[in-house]
Amino acid sequence: MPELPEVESARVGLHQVTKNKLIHDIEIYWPNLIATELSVDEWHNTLINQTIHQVSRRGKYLVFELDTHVLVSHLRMEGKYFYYPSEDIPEEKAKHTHVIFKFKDETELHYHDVRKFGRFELVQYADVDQFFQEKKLGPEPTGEEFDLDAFSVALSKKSRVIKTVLLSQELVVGLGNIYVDEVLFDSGIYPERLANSLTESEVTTLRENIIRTIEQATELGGSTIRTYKNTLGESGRYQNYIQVYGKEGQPCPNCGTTIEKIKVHGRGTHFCPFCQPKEKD
DNA sequence: TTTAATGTTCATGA
DNA sequence: TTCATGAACATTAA
Repeated sequence: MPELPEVESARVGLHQVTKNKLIHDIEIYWPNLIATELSVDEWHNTLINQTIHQVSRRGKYLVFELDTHVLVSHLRMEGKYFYYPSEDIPEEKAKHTHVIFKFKDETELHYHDVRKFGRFELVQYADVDQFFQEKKLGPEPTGEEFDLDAFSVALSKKSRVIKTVLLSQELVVGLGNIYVDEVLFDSGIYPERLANSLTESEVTTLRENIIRTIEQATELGGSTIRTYKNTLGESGRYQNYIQVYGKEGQPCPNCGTTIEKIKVHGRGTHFCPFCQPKEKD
């Protein structure tokens, strides 16, 4: 379920439901999800008897703040969490539930991931900043943190196509394949334009559209496309506002031209050939 | 049977 | 160094 609005929606639910919970036990059914220098046993033993004080987020990474460490969870393509009160725990775990957190109050948090691409890491508090620096994460897509001049300068140094740059999380975090197509459409920018070819006014518009789109989608609980549901089993509502993603063959909402689909950076890419011209005149 | 899917990371070669 | 491409991870569904 993974772009920033969906991760943020998950975070809110997780925070509500796991705050102040003491981890009593963890069942791990697919150890490859645990990406750490620690052995899976050490990872497990470190977490036991720690309390979740807060669930925060950096980019698309969920951060469970424990006593001595933070548990970092990335959902990648299909990861999701389901919370069960003690009276409502399923008799048999779902087929794709790969990690179960059992809390002292007998409630449970199940990590579910059809493709098993998600990852858990464990970081000491002192190393958290360095951990995220190594991931090369850009600023959060908010008006306060996402600086226009810095964005503009960084783009001018990139000779890669703009969609690839935005997906890299290096200049700004949070965009994935859906929202990047939406934001480029809103900005009238062809996805294969080189980043350093954007004009000042295009960069300004692009930044504003990134901030606005992520904010609106977050307020609506993200988008439910394919399978996404948040921790409380709720669907997002932003999919009703999507303009080009998955709309190939349909008319552009602005001009009626047929939306096309191409491949960029190995990802399906949707755009309007009229509103997002390859060459500017 | 083949392909593509809301992501990240690594290897290879230009 | 930078960038493009492809692969890997793994499963499902069209």
